[in-house]
Amino acid sequence: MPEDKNKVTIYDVASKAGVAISTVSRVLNSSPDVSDETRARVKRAIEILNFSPDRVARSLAQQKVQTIALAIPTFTTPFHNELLKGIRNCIRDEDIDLLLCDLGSTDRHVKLLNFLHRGAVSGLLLAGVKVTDRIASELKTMNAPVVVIGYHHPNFDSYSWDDSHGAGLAVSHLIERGHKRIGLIRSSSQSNTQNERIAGYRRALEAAGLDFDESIVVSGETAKHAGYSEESGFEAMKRMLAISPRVTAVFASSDAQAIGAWRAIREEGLTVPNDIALVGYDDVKTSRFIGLSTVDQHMLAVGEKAAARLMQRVEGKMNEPPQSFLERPELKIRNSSETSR
Amino acid sequence: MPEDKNKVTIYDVASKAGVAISTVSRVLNSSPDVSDETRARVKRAIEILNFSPDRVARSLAQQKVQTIALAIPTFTTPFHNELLKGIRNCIRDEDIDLLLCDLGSTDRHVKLLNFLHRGAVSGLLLAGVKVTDRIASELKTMNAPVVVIGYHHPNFDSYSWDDSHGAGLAVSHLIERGHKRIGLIRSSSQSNTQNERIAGYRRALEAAGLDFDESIVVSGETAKHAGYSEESGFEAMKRMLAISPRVTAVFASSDAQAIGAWRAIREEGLTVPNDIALVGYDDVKTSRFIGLSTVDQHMLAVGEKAAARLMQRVEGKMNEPPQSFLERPELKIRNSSETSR
DNA sequence: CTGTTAGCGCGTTCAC
DNA sequence: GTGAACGCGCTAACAG
Repeated sequence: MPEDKNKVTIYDVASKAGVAISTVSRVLNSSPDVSDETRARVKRAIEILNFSPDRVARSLAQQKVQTIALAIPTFTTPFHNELLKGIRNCIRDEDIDLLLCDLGSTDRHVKLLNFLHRGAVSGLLLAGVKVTDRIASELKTMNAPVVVIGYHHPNFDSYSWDDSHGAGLAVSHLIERGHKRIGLIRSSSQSNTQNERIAGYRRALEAAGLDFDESIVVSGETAKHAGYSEESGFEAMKRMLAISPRVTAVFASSDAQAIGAWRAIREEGLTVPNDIALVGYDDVKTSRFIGLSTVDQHMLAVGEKAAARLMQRVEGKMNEPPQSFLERPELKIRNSSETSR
Repeated sequence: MPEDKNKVTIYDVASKAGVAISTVSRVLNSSPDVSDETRARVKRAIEILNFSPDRVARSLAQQKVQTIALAIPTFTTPFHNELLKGIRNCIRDEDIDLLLCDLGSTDRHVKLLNFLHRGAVSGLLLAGVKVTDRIASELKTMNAPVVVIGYHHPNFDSYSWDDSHGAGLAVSHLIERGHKRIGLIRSSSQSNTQNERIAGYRRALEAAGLDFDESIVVSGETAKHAGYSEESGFEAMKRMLAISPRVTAVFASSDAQAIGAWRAIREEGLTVPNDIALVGYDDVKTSRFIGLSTVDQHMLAVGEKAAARLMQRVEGKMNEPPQSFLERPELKIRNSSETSR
């Protein structure tokens, strides 16, 4: 193990500057109660010795750490990446570190609980995890502010998005373009998110006087990523085409699904968007290549806002009751002609 | 600020269990020198009080933290994402946290130095940053193990990749497919990486008896990302086509550049890969959509290896002198007919 | 096996 | 304005 030899402490600085450690501490924390001359001397000593306060010791003494954490099931999708970027933007100029807690796709509750138990952060951003009662209570005992992302909970600040609205946008767009039979690729599992999207889809159809046809609401078998995966999208699209070749447009519930669907469509000798228009959820980097309109969730903005709010809480500059913010996705139309019928 | 009231400490546990704090500490650290009966009593007390040791205090006492950091200019590209995934894989089951230090695209040295100065990690993965003497010396004084990724330095373990070899693979592949005039899109700035790639490109050409024609080695003007950006690729490709319309294949130095080049090619009414075959560096998610072979650097594997080595160092299980590992990129051919002439 | 005690490096009263 | 002493929560010898 790396043995810390001759580590320079405030004592060294103090003796070098000919003052007491408390004085050093004062200049460290830029207290006004130090004469300019003394301050200068201390600063020079610090400079010379190349001293910098031990973060751990400081944290212990102050009883607070300069670290916030992001706990998230996975950070490898463009989706979560944007979130990260937003958070980074928010803390980039503060003297704050970001701890990444990868919850993993399995036993995420266990991992989260472990992480919380270690408790070495002054604030937590919890993204993509449903806040169960169990978690909520554990979150409270850790007595540090928490901002939840992607889910709702009355006890915490939260930023989530209106999936129903997003799905509605996508479907309405397709309807406006003249499509009558619009399929939906869903996740294989039940979830609030998924239910909301289906609700939005259904509402948009019905508002336009179109039938809601359950036979073209399909999901893939592949369980990976709860059915939001590319494979799943591929399977779902294949199935949909087999069931109902008359589908002219499809709304996919995730970027990955959309990509999978695109592959399936191509494999059948059809093209996107000429034969089948496709709209995907989430911001898809590849969308421009495959002629895909997307429902964009502005995760970067969400990350920024959530982190900003957390910082406020951490700094005690905010004591409002917990609040829920519902972000509205927007439709990003690559090329309107591309989705026209 | 979140005031820690009635925080439960080992003292509470000790008195509750009727033992001394050292005994509690022992069971906390699973020392064998505790009778089963006492251990059980203590554990129960811990359970009841829902106690968990303060990480900060523990770190102070042990003089070591359970945290490693990844310092990186940006973590928002698929490239760095893979790296992150690899690191995550390595530490996921350890009781170790990962601190993310975003160096930003500007003044990254300052940021890194600041971060190091805060010094609250037991190990550092430094990726995508050239290790200058200044940094090297700062790195040493922080007396924690460091593994450098993407660059070389005699004083540190490092994982980098053979860019010359990678470029050679790409170009040789194109040559084998019958291409005679193969352009290169380079970065606008000089760098080891870039020089290596040009060297590999040149060597492959010359080995095949083809001329090295400097007029089709171009870069964009756009300075963003040192010229590795999409815009830059776009500009470079436009320029190349203007200069030498006879180019039938192009090797781009980054994924972004390749995408930009693809756009430029399309805009000229040409297609990839029919009119112009394209090979890009880095694993490109979009490659399959735009018919692009890629030189793949296996960043996931690099991340895993680097993190594993760092952990070994941190745990003191490894005292070998610093070693440099040179990874060999591989060519990922999407469809060999696609790049044929 | 268990309890006592001295730090870890710094912040923070208090007297001076 | 400055300095000595104590405390943060825990670990690590050293006694017993």
